[in-house]
Amino acid sequence: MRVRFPPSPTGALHIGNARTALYNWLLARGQGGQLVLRIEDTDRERSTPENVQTIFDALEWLGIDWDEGPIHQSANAERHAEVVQQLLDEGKAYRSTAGPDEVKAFKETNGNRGFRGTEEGSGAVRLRVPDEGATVVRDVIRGETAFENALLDDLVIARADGTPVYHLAVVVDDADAGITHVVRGADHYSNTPKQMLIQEAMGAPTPVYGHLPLLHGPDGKKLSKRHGATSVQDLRDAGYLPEAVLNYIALLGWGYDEETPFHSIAELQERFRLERVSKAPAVFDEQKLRWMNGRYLRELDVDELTARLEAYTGRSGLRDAVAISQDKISTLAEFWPLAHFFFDGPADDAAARERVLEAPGGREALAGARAALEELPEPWTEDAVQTALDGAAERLGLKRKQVFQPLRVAVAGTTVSPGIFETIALLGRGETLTRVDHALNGRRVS
RNA sequence: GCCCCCAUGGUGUAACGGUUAGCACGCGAGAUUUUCAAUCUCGUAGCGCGAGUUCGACUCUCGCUGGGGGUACCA
Repeated sequence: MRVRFPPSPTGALHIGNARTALYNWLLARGQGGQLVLRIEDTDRERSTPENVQTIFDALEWLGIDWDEGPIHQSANAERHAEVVQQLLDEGKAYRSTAGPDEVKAFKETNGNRGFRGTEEGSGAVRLRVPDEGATVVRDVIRGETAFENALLDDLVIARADGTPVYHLAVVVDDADAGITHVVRGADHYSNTPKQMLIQEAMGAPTPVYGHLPLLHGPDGKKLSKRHGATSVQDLRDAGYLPEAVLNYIALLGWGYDEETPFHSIAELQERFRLERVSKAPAVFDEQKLRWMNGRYLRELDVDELTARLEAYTGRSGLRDAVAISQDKISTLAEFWPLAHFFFDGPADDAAARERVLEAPGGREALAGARAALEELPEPWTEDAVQTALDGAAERLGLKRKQVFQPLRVAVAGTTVSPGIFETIALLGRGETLTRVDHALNGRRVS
């Protein structure tokens, strides 16, 4: 089995392309096949080396590798021209100057039948399509569909300037690379009979086809920029973990059984079956990805998560803060907003201060907490802090929450933080008291 | 216009000629609780419509509707 994956270098790896890549990869890896990477880079505008590199980066981030390639479509121009010439010589193709207008006119006078031109000796090269019979596409996912040849146009396989069009190029490249399985987006489904006709003309075997359902946004329309994250790069920047993204994307159009949503990479490779891929378009749901990401993130050990967060934020020395924040975040992006106050000092949230600190009894509670903490003998541990703060609440005759929230706002500057005991323990006595004093004095000054 | 494909709750899916139509996300409620989360429990919501076929259709057939794709000297 030889499978190939054809990304277009558009500057980002679209989630739909990532899924196509993933399914091809799972197919090859799960069945001991070879994966060939082919780059559709005939569009000079988009196919810059940077854009190609972007594809590589995204695939690497996801952990998707390949055995051969990349084959650059544009690098095979000579071979493509050779095939075109051969088809011409064999009379299976002809040159015609007919353009869209002629094609349209032909259809109007011929009851919508496919365009048939005549040899003119110049112009674009068109493949002769039979008038009889049908080309039947056998698709692992969609079953069989017969396309009547009479309805298909004599398709252009090379432009007047001799450059090949995509349909010819892929077919030639795939045939030369010995590709046996073509798994791609359903947007190519209707083009398949055309490509099969080219294969037939050049005597190449027909590969096994599998057309994946397209990906839609929440509004049911094709997934696009306005839906938010649409590329693997977007997801990485948003703080998602590659293993979660991979797992989630695998589930977009494919399900293993009635319950299992979590699959390791090895399990995916073993369990994935092209035949089980859904025929209906799937909607990319970031909420579910987020949930899944949280599950993966919480299962990481602290050192690993710290390493990822330090890479993500570009900071170091995060481990202690990470340890007490892990349960509260679902993406890497959520860490810094939650824990920056450890490093930056209290956040500047005037509303929170007003609401908690200046509420009736707020300052008294904070003063009480301060006293308890100041008296706390060494060692300054989480348990010791808890004992001291519980004691303070009891002494003041207040609910624990009434004491903890003012303290939280004093040290963190906001009402949301990791657990208060962990937070105070990590901050240390000196820093804690400094921040508390600052909060208590702030009012008097103004 | 023509050709083709698709259709289970808001979302991703499972099952199938006979089940109370399952699981997960989301959402709601409760438990827990120092905030926010996390966690646990319970709940919410679905077979697009209409004809057939059949003892029996979500499941098979046809039509309709809706959605999508293709129809380039784009890829």
